[in-house]
Amino acid sequence: MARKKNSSADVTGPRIRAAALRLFARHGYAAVSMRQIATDVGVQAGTLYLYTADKQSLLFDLMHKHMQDLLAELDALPQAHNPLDGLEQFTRFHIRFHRARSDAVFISYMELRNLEPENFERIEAMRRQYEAHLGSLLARGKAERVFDISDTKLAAFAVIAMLTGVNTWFRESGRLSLAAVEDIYWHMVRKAVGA
Amino acid sequence: MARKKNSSADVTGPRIRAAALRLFARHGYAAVSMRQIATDVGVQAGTLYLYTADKQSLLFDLMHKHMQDLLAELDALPQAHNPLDGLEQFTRFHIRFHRARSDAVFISYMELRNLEPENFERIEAMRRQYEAHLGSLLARGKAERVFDISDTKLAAFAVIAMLTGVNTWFRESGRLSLAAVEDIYWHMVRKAVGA
DNA sequence: GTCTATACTGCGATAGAC
DNA sequence: GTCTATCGCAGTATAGAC
Repeated sequence: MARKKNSSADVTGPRIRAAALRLFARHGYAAVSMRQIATDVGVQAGTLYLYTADKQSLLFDLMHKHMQDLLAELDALPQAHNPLDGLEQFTRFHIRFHRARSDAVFISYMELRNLEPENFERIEAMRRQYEAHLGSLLARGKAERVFDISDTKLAAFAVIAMLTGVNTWFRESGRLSLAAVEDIYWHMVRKAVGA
Repeated sequence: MARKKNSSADVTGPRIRAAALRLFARHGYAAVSMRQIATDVGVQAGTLYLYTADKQSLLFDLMHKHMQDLLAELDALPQAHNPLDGLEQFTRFHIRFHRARSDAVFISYMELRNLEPENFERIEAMRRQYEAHLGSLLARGKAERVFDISDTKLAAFAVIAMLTGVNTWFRESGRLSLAAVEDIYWHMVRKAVGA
């Protein structure tokens, strides 16, 4: 008989990470206890330690996977034919990606200070890599005189901060669709870099 | 004899708030214990409760004073003659004010979720007031056709997010002075709103 | 006004039964 | 693979001496 397989072993790990992600985002890493995570998943506290070395590893793994996904999806974008198309693609990608993973984004920005130094450095390096991608895009456009930018690094910071800010106010039920928001922000970004 | 007055009673309260501000900003509200704050000030833990009802009040008082100062200094700015001047004034004010109080800014953005609902609502109302000030400035410029903005609210969010972002990377010892950063950001803001 | 001492609760993590 | 039970410690807050 095809008795339903007890596959809890295969899914408990992901369920733990999903619960931790949501709880860390909602209440903050320091405010969430291992017991709360366990209760949310439906196991006892001790069981968590079969899937993670300790609480710190749980946080680091969530942030590391988020940054890996971000860089992988950025790399997977089709090659743009010119800096202006590339910037539009980046703008829309950033808004969509960050919106779809608001919990992970929130954690990755807010809980940096709760990472041990070595873990912090690894995450920061990945973030710098993301910023550098936009930076080189802007530099190329500046060299080709399609962008009017005085400082490439600052322009990259400004664009990223502006786009990430969408997550602080956007609601699915709000006045504007995400597609409409993308359009409006793209026009602001485009003008900001003088294109 | 003019023996030095033991004025500890007058300064202990402010010293507690200063220590809490720095520690909350550095490690997060949930991660900081009352014992740590007391140690930092140089008193015993019990003494803190002579100056604050509880830990939550300490956090709320810090955030509330920050927002009060922000709105008061915004109100104290000289009247601008036109929307463009007003926007430049706002841009430079926002960067300077936020830079000078990076700890309070950090707390006021990051620890909102640790406020009890009633306290949260009071702080949020003050933030909306600040955003509304910029919003009406942008709306005036749009009506006078000196700004090219498709959505006033989104433009206000975008400008504030962009400017607040300076705090995440600016260092006194860095490549650029704060005055230079102000100039660069003002040019980006100006272009972004189509002025 | 500050101290010492402590009540009470909850924490992260581990040991060993099943 | 998950449970129960527990260790050792730290948390907020309070009581009462000085």
